[in-house]
Amino acid sequence: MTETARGTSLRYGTRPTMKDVAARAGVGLKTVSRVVNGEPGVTPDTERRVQEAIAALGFRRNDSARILRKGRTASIGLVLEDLADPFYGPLSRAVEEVARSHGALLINGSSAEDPAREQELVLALCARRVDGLVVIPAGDDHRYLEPEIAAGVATVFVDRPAGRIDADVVLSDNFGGARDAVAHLIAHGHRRIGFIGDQPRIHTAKERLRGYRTAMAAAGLPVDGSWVSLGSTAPDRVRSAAAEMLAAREPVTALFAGNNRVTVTAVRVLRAHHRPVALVGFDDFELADLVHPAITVVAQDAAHLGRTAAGLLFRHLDGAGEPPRRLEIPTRLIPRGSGEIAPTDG
Amino acid sequence: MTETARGTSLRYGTRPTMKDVAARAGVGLKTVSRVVNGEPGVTPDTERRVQEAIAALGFRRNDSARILRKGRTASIGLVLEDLADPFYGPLSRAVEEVARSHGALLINGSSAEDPAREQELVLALCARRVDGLVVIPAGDDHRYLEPEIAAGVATVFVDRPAGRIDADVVLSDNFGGARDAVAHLIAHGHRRIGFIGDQPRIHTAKERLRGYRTAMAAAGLPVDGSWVSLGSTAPDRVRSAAAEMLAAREPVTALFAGNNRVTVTAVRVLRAHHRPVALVGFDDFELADLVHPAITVVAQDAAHLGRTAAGLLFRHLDGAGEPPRRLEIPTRLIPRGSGEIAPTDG
DNA sequence: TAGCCCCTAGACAACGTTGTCAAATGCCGG
DNA sequence: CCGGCATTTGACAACGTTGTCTAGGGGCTA
Repeated sequence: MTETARGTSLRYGTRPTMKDVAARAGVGLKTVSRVVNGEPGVTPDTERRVQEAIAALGFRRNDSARILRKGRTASIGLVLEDLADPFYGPLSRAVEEVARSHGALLINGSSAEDPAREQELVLALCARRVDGLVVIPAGDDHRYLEPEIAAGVATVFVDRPAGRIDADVVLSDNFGGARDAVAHLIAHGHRRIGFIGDQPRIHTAKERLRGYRTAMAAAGLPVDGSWVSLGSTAPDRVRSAAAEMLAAREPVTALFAGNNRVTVTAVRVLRAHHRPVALVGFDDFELADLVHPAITVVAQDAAHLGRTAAGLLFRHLDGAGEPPRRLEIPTRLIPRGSGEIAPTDG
Repeated sequence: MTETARGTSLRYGTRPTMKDVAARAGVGLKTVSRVVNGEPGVTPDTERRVQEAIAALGFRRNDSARILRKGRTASIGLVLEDLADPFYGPLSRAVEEVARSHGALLINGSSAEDPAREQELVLALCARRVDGLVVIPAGDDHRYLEPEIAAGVATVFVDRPAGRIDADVVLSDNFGGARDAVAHLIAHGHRRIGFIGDQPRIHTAKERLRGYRTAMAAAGLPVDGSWVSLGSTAPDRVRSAAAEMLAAREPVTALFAGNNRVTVTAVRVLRAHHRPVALVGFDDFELADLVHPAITVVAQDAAHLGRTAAGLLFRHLDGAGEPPRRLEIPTRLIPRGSGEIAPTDG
């Protein structure tokens, strides 16, 4: 009773195929396919024989071949800045949940804020023929995606709009959130308010700055050039920017931090400062209420962003031929203490 | 000058193939393949014509077909508990970096601590023919992976060992870290120390408990049954467990928290408590030093775990036929204040 | 019992790429 | 001017799956 090596036992590095299963079960190739895919038209007895062969050989369908044949991959890609950033974890998770509920797998990659790497990743995902893409853009020119979108790759941008192409985008209300935050500080009596934000080429940074200026203007307050500092969110840069604003002859009495990394550094700086300074941060973070004083923030709902974007994506994949849309997710001001500190004039 | 629809312009949902490129460039199929893959043996003039056709058609190689033909997918899978957990973000990112440096893509999924979902995800990844897997196991029986491993899917477990199969695993020194944490509390005078940990079926929870017991025993201290509470890390459960230990007739004077979620809840509970209680947590978290008192922790290096695991994976993929190994990454006690509070006896 | 239909099952082509091999071309030396 | 060699190029099969189409067998009706 000798048998060929293939089709009877597992040889390291060689995987059984439907052909092997068919040979072992004594049926045709297509019958195995039917059983594997739960298609009708197979008698219980045949099905049992096939199932046994599958189990015995440890067969697993090769999805590459399936994808090649069917054209759909049941997978979507997510390109974001940095998975290690606490803002993106929940977003990614939310996208994954939606994908899962549609039977799709999520492939993701980090662009590290590098436009070239973003493009490289996106195109690698397209080469894998993902059905759709959720992109948190690092670059500001996405024309390289035109052939992909034309070829039917559903694409949704999140957190920042696409550059130079017309595509779906899901954003937080950065402008409104920032305006509310600064208005909140003004309502508590502040007149000299500093803003430390991210690099101005980033859309969210620009919008938040616009919100800051709008709130100040609405209250009839002037904005001194030294109160605004945009740039890297590296702790050193933020630290010196904050120090400068606080050491001026007429120092700011409140700070509005442009994102969670800035907020955290600002907390450290203010802790060491001799006079209480109010602080409102954009982005919530897990322990904001444990710090003393607890940090008042403008919270954006990362999971909501992700869910919305993925939802939009699958609506496209399910055939809705809607034109590109721009959705805005509202933000929420959460007063916790640090934003309600009264101005202390020197 | 009419041309066929395919091969001249983009029709929605139809992607050009090498055949189309070849037709447009007036060359053979294989020549296109050579150009796309940068293989030698193509004259500059031919190459230019092919490149032009590629650009004109917006051609992108179909990696599904390539994978089917070549057998290798240049992608690895990562299955973890929850991407939204701050511990896993950096781990995932580290794995991705290593994958990237080897030219591989990372596909990941969250198991949500559900063994069935873990298996489902892992097998889906195997069906995609990932070259390797990094798994943070939720279940405790991984025999379902045997055919895959036999078929050559390199597999490395992280954070917790595999169940019932022999496979590579990269762990933190949970036992040693916990022992050190508790010894630290004992050194500061504590004799009644509570331990609140994760569900006992989880390997890390067991190891940390073992470390706790070992440190207590080494100091000749008894352990009252009411001082140990294992179970869900949901805030409610942790809150009531802590409350019970603190309300006893002889209350604990220090708490050792079994992971970051427990620590955070413990901080909230202790903040509301009338008497200072020392606290050491397993897992560092970003703002541990901003809380007052700053939280003393046993830090595990998630990125280091990820890098090590991925490194091991690629060593296997690059052909090293080493037997399964078990690597332990040391932990580090970081005293910040909360763990140095002296016992206050009631 | 013939005729029909339904149900199960398998043969075959196709998906888009790459490896193999052979043909065609051009160049060299004799 | 011819044989031989190197270089460029293309025809063809194969990867493992699924869609289509057809064959065969069994049961039903007339």
